[in-house]
Order: sequence, then structure tokens, then C-alpha cells
Amino acid sequence: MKPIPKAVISRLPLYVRHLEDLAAEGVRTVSSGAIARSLGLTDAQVRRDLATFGTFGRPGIGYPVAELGDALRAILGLDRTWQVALVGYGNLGRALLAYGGFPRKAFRIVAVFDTDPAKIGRKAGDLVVEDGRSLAGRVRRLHVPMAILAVPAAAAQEAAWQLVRAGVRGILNFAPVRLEVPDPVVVDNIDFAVSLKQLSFHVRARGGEKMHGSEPRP
Amino acid sequence: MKPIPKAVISRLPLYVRHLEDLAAEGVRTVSSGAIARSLGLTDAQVRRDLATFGTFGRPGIGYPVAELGDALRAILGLDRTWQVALVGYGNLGRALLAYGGFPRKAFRIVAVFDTDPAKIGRKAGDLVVEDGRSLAGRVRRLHVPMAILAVPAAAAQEAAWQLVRAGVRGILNFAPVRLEVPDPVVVDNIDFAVSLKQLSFHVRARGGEKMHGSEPRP
DNA sequence: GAGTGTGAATTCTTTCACAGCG
DNA sequence: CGCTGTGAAAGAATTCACACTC
Repeated sequence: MKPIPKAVISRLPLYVRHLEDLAAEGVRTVSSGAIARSLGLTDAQVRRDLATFGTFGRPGIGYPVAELGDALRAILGLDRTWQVALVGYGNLGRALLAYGGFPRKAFRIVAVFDTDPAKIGRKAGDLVVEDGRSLAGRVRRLHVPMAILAVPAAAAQEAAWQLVRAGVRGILNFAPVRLEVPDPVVVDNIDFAVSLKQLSFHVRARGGEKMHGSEPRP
Repeated sequence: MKPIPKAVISRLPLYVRHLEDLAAEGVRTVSSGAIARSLGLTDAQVRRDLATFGTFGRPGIGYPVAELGDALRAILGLDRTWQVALVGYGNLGRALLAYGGFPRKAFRIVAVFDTDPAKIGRKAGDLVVEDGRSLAGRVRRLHVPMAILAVPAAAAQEAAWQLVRAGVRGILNFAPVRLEVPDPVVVDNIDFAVSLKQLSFHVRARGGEKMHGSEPRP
């Protein structure tokens, strides 16, 4: 099978979400142009991306929403349920546990860890916060393949090593540090500060301070 | 001035953070290779990136940590303080307000909004949650240039329009929707579900389940 | 006509490799 | 030496444009 370009993978989740929205609206079929408009892409790009996985579209008709959605979900591995460990139950950890935006069928948080004695034993949704020291054993026993890391930067690398030793294969890292992990383990980083800084660049670049509710750009 | 490639901009915040770490350790000078190793890049890539902004490096020596950091911060617009409005004070909003990872000098949250009557008037750090209906007026009066949007998906587009009308020029959007905004306004999206889905793809792709005991894929 | 799939052209990004400075 | 800056080459991603299908 072809090797699926990185750029395509980064857009796949967007296609899946949009197709789910369409399906929920009862739409049966959609064109590359319509998808492109909704997602801020071009029609050609959408067609190229989707052609990576096979021939789904029908000329003059478009793409079958349900079928294409299923196919893309399968490719992303969303046709199963991933057990996820949440490491770190501070403000962010709590927000993530309560976050409604995760596809509930595909991802389920099955354990929560923290090292703060004041937090251990407290309820966390329908789970209980467990001692971070038991992380390795618990994660291995539960065969948890993925973890969300929401601990302070200083604790992140150590936690990552424990997760790796416990057999975790993917880490969604919210700590603002580059994690070192052995080769087969995948890390995806979400760094709020990085995103804010990029935003500040773009805002500044767009004609600076002079305007506030006013004029356009040449 | 040259137009600064997108790819470079996306890495700039990482350079800045790393240079700040180095400065805090008292390092005066650093080579492209060393930066590359810390950030998971190649030395050539680092040199190319940094050469975009001028000639900072000295052959045989490397780059001056403090000076380069200052220059990059200035390019990102981090040499000033950005007032930021936080829209949405649910779990995520609370986590973001309390989040310690933002550069405190560069970004300051100056107002918090929510539409839930139960939240309005409650303390939020050293601020008070304000009525979402007063958002437009308050944001315009304060000349807030950037906003963090942490409201449910269904409310995001409406909130974005209000922000835009109030003169906001950049939005960091946590809602899982594509916001439509007029041209001069910049949106940066952080979508947890998107990141998790990408992770699931990569984990699945790396030799599947055999490694520790989950089920296989046909 | 509406809308796909795809070679070919274009643009963007990364890597190579090396001349030349400190 | 060690290390930068940069032309030139290679590799990716995007866009164009068009033959072809419903």
C-alpha cells in the first residue's frame, strides 16, 4: 500500500469530523468543492487527499458521506476503542477528563494518575485518582496503549519514560518540552504557548497596531 | 523584507523557548547542531531557519543565545505585552486561566466572559467573570487585540463574530469547528480530538497491536 | 452540466555539500 | 579544526487543467 503523505494524515481527522457532521445532518453525498469550502481547503486538494485511499467519488455525484467516513475512520484506527491513561490531574487534566470533544466511542480514559497526595484517592469523574507511583504497573496490567500527559514540564520526561516502560505506544503531550522516547513510540505535542506565540506573530504581521476596528489591508 | 516561510514561523516559538531555557542555564553561545538535537531537527534546517532573519551565527562559535533570543522574540511580537480576552469559563477556560506555561510578560488575560448566569460575577483568578453579552463593548473599550476562545462548538462562531466586530485581530480557537472570519483576522486552532486521532493513526500504523496484548487488525 | 481522478507544472521545504570565517 | 551561510539538488505538497464518467 502507498505510504500516505504526512500532510494528508494531518487533515484526515478534519475530514472525519466534517463527514460526521454531514451524516448527522442527513446528507448522503458531498462534493470535493463543498468539503473544501467548509474546511478551508481547495477542491483539488480534497480530491487528491481522498484519492490516496482509493476511489470513493463518483463523477457528477460526489462522495458518499457514510461510506467515506467509515473508510477514513478505519484508516485512523477509530473503528475500535482506545483505552487511554490520563497522567496529571491538575487544572488541565480535569479539563481534559471533562472535555466533551473526544469521540467517546473511540477513546476512553480508563485511569487517572497524579503524584500529589492531596489528589490521590479523590474522585475524578467515575474514576479515582491513583498514585503516580503505581502508574507503570497499572498501565501495563490494563494494556493501555495511549496516554495523555498533562503534568508540569519538569515532570514530563520522567512520566514519559514510565509510560514507555509500561508499554504505552503513543503519548499526547501537553507539557512544553520535547520528550525523548524510543523509536516505536509516537509523541504528539500540544503546546498552548507555542500556538499563542504564532498567533502574536500573525497579528503583528498584519499591519501592526495602528488599526483597531478599522481599515483593510492593501 | 523577505516573506518568512510558513514552516519557519511554525518553528520559531520552539527556538524561542529553547533559547530561553539555555539563557536560564547561563549558556552564552550555542551551535546549530546542539539546537537541532534538542528540538528534533537537523543542523542544516536550523541554520536555514535562523538565516532567514539575518546573520547571527559566527563560524566556529555558534549563535549568541541572548541576542538571538531577543531578535526572535521581537519577530514574534513578544517584546510587548498582549492583552488577551478569555471567552468561555468552563473547565477548559479555568485550566487556561490557571495555566502557567504562557509567557507572563508577553500575554496577559485581562477579561473573562461567559454566558452562564451561574458563572457571571464569580471570581476568576484576580478577575471577575463578565457577562458574555457585554463582550463586544468591553473588548472594544479595552482595545484587546487577541482572544482565546474556549466555548462549546455550537457557540464558537457567534462568539467569534462578536470578537471580530469588537476589533479583535487574532483568535486562538479551542472549539472543534472551522471559524469563518474576515480576511485580516487570524485564527489558530487547537483541537484535542484532532490530535488524538492523529496519534491513534500513528500508533496503529507502527506494527499494530502485537507489542502488548491487544487485539489484531484483519 | 456537475464533479471525479490524475498527469504535469508549480511552489514550498528539506537536505546535501562545500567554500570560507574565527 | 569547528561551525556558519548558502548555492544547488532532492523531495513534498499544492495547484492547474483536462479527459472522462454519471
